[in-house]
Amino acid sequence: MPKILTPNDVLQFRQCLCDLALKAFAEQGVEGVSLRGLAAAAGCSRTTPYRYFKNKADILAAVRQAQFQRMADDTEAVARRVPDPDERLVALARAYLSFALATPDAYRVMYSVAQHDEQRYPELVRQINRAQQPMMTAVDEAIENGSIKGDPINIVHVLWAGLHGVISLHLSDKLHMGRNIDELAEVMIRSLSRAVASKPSTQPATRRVLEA
Amino acid sequence: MPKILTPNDVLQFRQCLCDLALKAFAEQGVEGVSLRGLAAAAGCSRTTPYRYFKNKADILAAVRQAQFQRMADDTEAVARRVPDPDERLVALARAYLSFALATPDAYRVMYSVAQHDEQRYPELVRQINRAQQPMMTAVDEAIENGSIKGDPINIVHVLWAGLHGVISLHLSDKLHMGRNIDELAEVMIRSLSRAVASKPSTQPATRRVLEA
DNA sequence: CAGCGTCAATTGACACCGTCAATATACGCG
DNA sequence: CGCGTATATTGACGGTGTCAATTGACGCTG
Repeated sequence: MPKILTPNDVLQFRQCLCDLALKAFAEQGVEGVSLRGLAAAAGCSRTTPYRYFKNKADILAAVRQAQFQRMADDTEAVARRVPDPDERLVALARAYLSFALATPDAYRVMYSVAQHDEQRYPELVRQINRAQQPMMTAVDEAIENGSIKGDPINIVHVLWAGLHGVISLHLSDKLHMGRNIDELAEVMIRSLSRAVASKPSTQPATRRVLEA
Repeated sequence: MPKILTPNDVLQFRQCLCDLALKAFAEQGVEGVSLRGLAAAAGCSRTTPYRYFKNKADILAAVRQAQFQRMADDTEAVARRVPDPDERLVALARAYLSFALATPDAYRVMYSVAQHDEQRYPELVRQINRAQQPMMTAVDEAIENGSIKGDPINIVHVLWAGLHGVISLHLSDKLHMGRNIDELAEVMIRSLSRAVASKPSTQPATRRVLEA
């Protein structure tokens, strides 16, 4: 234990605690993540985490921020990779779904942990906004493109809500099991894409999917 | 305190505790509902609730069940009131939204309280199923009607997920404030209705709404 | 090199919490 | 009246978040 903590040490221990917290959350839910448990898992004493986080809510916020940051990195990478706005919109939607299905506990801690004073964590809200920025600009460009039409914020919200609804119900086992979540999400994506399209799509995709 | 509790007494006290629990949840979130607190609010001793509920999870399940039951009553009433399947579908969607906006804390306790062993409360799952049954039969009838086309379960899930997504994001303040949630939900409803329609709707509603 | 100051870590303590066992209480019935 | 039983209360245990007080270790200064 060096006397003075380098900023690197601080970040390292914070991230260690965040990782342990996410693991505990994944295994036992939000009730199962306790400061004392984290401290024990980290091999330190009970109150040592208080040097690195103000309180428990602070840790949860850090965990959620890290996951939103990871999602933002993902979506920005997709945005960089796909130049065409229309294709990019669908690619972003699929990436969103992939993120949730690949790391469901991350998605859960991001969206289903009630953090009433979320606004008091500016870095967290920054990452939240960053995560949805690529979709925002894709919609803007697609509107400029003339391929979709309407209020951009409304469109982003509807697309986002549609995806979130499918994922959220799926992750809380509200959809009758045995159902293919990918198919459902695909139906949602195509339905909403079609709804915001300014011209009828070249192929009658929606009807085909719904008949499947 | 009579020696023998009539079933009426039991139900009455159970409901009293459930009401207090919902109030505590509304005011302080799920962390703020404690058996000891409920007992104090009810004017009894700490362990008296254990005569009426097995444990804390049992109380939460009862609260959620009561709210799902209320929602089921609402949707069944709507279903009874609107005979035409197409109109009924839209009416059910609007009723779902109204329920969530009128009693947001009820909606929160129903959907955002993680109850991993939900299946172990058969009466709870019964009410959950009952709440979505009217939409299910409306879709079935609309398909028989020929007005919509596709796999009924897929359609119900997509409609439900779309509504849930809008409401869920709204209730957790993820949508940029100042936005009109009703308008957003209306966009979602029309977009999805249009997507599952077997024929183009008579009026170009979608485009008009999105331009607003 | 000694000692001091300061930062880091630990321990103690308090007020909660869920839950069970043991106890007390009050009522109906014989 | 008194007994039995259904009901309510109290006690107790382990756990939690959080703060205050204490201990510990290291770098700098004399």
